[in-house]
Amino acid sequence: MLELAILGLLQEAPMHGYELRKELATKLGTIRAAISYGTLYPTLKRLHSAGWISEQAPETDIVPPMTSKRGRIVYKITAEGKERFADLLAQAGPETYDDAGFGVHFTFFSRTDRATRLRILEGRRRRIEERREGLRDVLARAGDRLDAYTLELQRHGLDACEREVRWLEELITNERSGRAPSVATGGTPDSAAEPVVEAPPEEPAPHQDRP
Amino acid sequence: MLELAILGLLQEAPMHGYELRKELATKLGTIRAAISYGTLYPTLKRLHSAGWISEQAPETDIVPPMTSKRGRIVYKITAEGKERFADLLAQAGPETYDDAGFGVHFTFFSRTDRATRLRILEGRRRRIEERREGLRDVLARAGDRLDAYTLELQRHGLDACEREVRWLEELITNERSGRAPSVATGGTPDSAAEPVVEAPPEEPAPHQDRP
DNA sequence: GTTGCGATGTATCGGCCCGATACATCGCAC
DNA sequence: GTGCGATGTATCGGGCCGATACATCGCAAC
Repeated sequence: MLELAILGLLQEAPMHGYELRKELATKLGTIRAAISYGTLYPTLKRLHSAGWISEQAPETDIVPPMTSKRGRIVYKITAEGKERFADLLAQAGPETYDDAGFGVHFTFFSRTDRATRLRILEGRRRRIEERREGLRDVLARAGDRLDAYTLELQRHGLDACEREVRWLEELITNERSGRAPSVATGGTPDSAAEPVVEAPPEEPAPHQDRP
Repeated sequence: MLELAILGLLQEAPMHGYELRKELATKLGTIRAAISYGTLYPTLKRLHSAGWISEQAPETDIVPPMTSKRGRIVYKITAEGKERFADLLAQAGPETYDDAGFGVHFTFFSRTDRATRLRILEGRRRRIEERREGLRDVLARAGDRLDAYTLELQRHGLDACEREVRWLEELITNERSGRAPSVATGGTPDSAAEPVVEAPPEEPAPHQDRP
């Protein structure tokens, strides 16, 4: 998952590790607070040795525009890396539907074709619906076996599931009708209107036969 | 985190691995769908070699009440394990406030003293508030730099944060006033009333000086 | 009657990711 | 001039996951 995220960010601009982490934090703030360096640097090495990205240790290659920084390593995506990114974006496995995977994929939806967007949205919905059904079952069948706190946790979880399903429904409807993600939030009264319209109709859903 | 969960469940009754996993799934269904065996069995071994639990491979020790099952290993908590459980329950580190850690702790709140409950609830609230502020900052400061999808994800995440903070507020209020977790959900119109009253006042918050 | 499938049950392996930790430099305030 | 916070790269042990393997039991289809 991190691999996809890194490739996606480096597609926008070359960066060094620290910068990458910050960018990752703001873009994926919903998913995870901040990526650990203990994850980031090994992953960068992996991507480098796989040939998806190139390292470049600069020694005053350009006269530093801001300040003369220390030996930072700037990572840049390669042509193979771009292919890899496109592959990862298009194919959706089970890990695409968990919290982290879905979040990363969603972040790059503006670079994803509509058929894939719909596939992922629906896969995620299915996943959440399953969790929701599981919680409903527990509440209905084993509810009296559980203590008040556990019960309250389940209720809160169920509520979150229902809310996310509704959110996904709206997004799916919007996708089908060729609109960009608006979603009349209702949660934050301000900044809710904004009649966002972009994303041209694109080809009308090429009927994905086999994921 | 799994350690705490396992110890907690085994405190209720001895179990074998498969059963433990199912119980874990229903109790922690909100947190994670199901624990992996690749995690469960190594953890059980670890707990065993640490002396917190005892393994017991039965060979028709009792004439099987249901059917003669195969060689299952029944795990049972030891006296040291109970101490360990109490320790883990009472002490709250940073990992207590992430999704998984909080969920597990919350599940055992009925076996946690009120001061600790409040401490954990407030720690969790603080954590979520920080995430919320981060999201607000991004939305306010870098909002125009992000595409419509990323923005929508942030908005949804912010909404979830605000909702959880409100939930926590209610729980904290209830704790302070000595009521059990009721929380007028509003999400599920049924099963919302139930004037749950239990949990006697307990000692009035012993003023935790150092976590 | 056997064949085969789904639930029960234990176990390992490679790999991702995390938190803790270490170490070095830069700019700035005190 | 000194220390402190932000910037920056890197490693290590360990928790947890998914995939995989293997074995038994009960039941139903054939």
